Amino acid sequence: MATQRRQPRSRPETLARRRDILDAAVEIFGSKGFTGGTLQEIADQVGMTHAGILHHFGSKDQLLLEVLRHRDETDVADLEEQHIPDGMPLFRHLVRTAFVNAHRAGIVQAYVVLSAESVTDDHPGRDFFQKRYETLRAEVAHAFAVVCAERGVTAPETVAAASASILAVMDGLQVQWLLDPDAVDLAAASEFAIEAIVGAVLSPAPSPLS
Amino acid sequence: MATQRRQPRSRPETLARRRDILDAAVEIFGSKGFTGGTLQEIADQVGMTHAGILHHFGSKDQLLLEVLRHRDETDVADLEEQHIPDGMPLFRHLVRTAFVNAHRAGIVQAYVVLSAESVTDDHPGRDFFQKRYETLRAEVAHAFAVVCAERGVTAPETVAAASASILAVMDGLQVQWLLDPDAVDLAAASEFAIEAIVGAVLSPAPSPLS
DNA sequence: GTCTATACACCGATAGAC
DNA sequence: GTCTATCGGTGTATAGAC
Repeated sequence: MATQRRQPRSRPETLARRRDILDAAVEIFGSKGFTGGTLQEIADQVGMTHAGILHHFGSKDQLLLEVLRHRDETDVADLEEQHIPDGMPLFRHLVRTAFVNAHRAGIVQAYVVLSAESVTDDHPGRDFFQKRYETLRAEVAHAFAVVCAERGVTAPETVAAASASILAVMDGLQVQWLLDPDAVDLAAASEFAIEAIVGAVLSPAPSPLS
Repeated sequence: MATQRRQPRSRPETLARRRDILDAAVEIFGSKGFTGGTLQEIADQVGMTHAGILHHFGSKDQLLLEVLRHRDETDVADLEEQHIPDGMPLFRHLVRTAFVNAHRAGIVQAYVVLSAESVTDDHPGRDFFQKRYETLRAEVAHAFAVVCAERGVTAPETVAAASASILAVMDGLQVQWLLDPDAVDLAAASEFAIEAIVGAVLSPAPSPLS
């Protein structure tokens, strides 16, 4: 269901060309957004005309969808194909991801710009990001369930809020970090927030706000 | 320094017209983004031609800057002009804001789209958002300092990370909520995360990840 | 202060040569 | 598979009438 058509792609040389285009598109869409980036800019970067891009991908919308799918495959390859961490290792993996991201501003920016842009009306990437977050929330929630089971406690009803919050804080910190890298320590802040949220689920404290 | 020119604005009728345009621009930029939204759409909504908009604001970039400034004044009026909450009341105010936002999807979407779009190259709103986050982080950090002083403890070095994280989790939850309002409870999750982070600063627990 | 008209540039997409 | 040429549409901004 995830990979519908794969073999009808012909020559291996063509596949390499497509990958070049996808890499260029990530860079352009990341620095200008999907609406702001143009096929002309992507074509220039890969040494083609914009007509060549359309020959390979049909339309600008379709190119975006393949960019998002490509990023997911490449980025999650070491996670999906090896094996998905679960339980406490998943939270450690998320922290490690934040540390890695602190050295990949380009990739982070593409993700931040495109995910936020996707909430606009009729954005071609909307469905992708909605499903992506749904999947990620479920994975984090499952990790919480595993950890709670290990400790012999039933998972509290705060798991749903905590799962969304962990993804949210990682995304939100990326925005602040991209705007002002010197003012925000992406890795340290992500680690602190994730530990705080995980801790709040495992040992609920009385609300400090009341 | 914040309000450079204010009196050279002539008739009161003109000022009302400008406000109409600003309101329309918030809606269009919110639903289509700054790059995607057009002066034509804004003009249609307010019953003018796009030339009329440019007469009032000079350029599209300038219009965006005045939209952001206008939103800040309107939204923070009840907070800035009355008095800025500090200490624990500030955190309660942030939670209350999340509850209010859950009924203002349009405003939230404009903020989410424009803030993320502002990290793109040469975006006219970049400086605004960079300074905005800088100010907000300082206000939250000050509230932490006040609360710590009230309890007779010196503010820990986790305050910087916690301040950025609180703003980040609120922003990130808005994205997930806009993409899938039924799957994410914006108010409840924001409250949970803020309490978790505040709690982690006030009573540091050993890292659950180690 | 708002309009019409227009200048000027650019975009995405298609058609057809090579 | 890539190019040139082009179409149709749209964008911001300016000039000048009213």
